[in-house]
Amino acid sequence: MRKSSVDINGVKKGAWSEEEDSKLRSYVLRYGHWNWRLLPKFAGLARCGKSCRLRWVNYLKPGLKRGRFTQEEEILIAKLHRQLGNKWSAMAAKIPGRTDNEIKNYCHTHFKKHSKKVPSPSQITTCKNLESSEDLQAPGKLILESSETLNPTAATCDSEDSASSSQSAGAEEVEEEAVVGENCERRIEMDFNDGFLESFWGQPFVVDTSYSHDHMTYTALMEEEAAIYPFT
DNA sequence: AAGTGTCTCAACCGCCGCAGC
DNA sequence: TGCTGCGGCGGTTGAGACACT
Repeated sequence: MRKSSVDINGVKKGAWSEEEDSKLRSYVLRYGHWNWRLLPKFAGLARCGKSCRLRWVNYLKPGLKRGRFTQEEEILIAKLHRQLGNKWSAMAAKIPGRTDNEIKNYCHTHFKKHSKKVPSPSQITTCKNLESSEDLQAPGKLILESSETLNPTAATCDSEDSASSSQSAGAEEVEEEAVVGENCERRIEMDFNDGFLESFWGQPFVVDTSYSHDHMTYTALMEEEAAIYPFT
């Protein structure tokens, strides 16, 4: 949270007070946000329009959820990120009650957390797609193989407890198995590693056109996820 | 108990696209 | 057709909370 301050134009910045929240909320609920630039003047706020808009969209708007993301939401975010890239607002539109800012923060947090495991370029490995037929024949196992041509961030698929030793791979092919745990958290971790971070780094990314955004509602997305992640 | 590192959340900044003129 | 103002978006940063040593 930033400390409140007033700039040379008398525009207040930083953390919002209860009184300011109250003023903004009551004004927008009553009159709507017909013009964000003029709104603060009419609402009696010493803020810039952008600040008011951001406060409303990210905090005061009715229907917003607070607190941590649920497992379902985390899975959905991972999936949407693979499809949409860093289009936080588009992602937020498909997750009821969540703002682009929240999703962005969440993704950045996970990116930072996972990026610590990125090996040197000579140690690049990648994850084979879990949905491949081979993997389907061996459920619960994640095969890692070396490749110098692939995105290094994909190597974060080696989870902290099992596959870090795969980083010693040189030119010759190395295969290792990382046992995938049964718990949800681990699966979510896998989901982030297997594609999420890859797309995070690889902007611009290729959108999966086999997927129809227009008709994909939150429910439908979750149903689709349930087929892939039947653990819920 | 104190110091340090990490996480989380909220807010700001700058850029871009679009509509109106 | 170019200019301007506005809203919206994504990236970044600041600071408190929390965990760890």
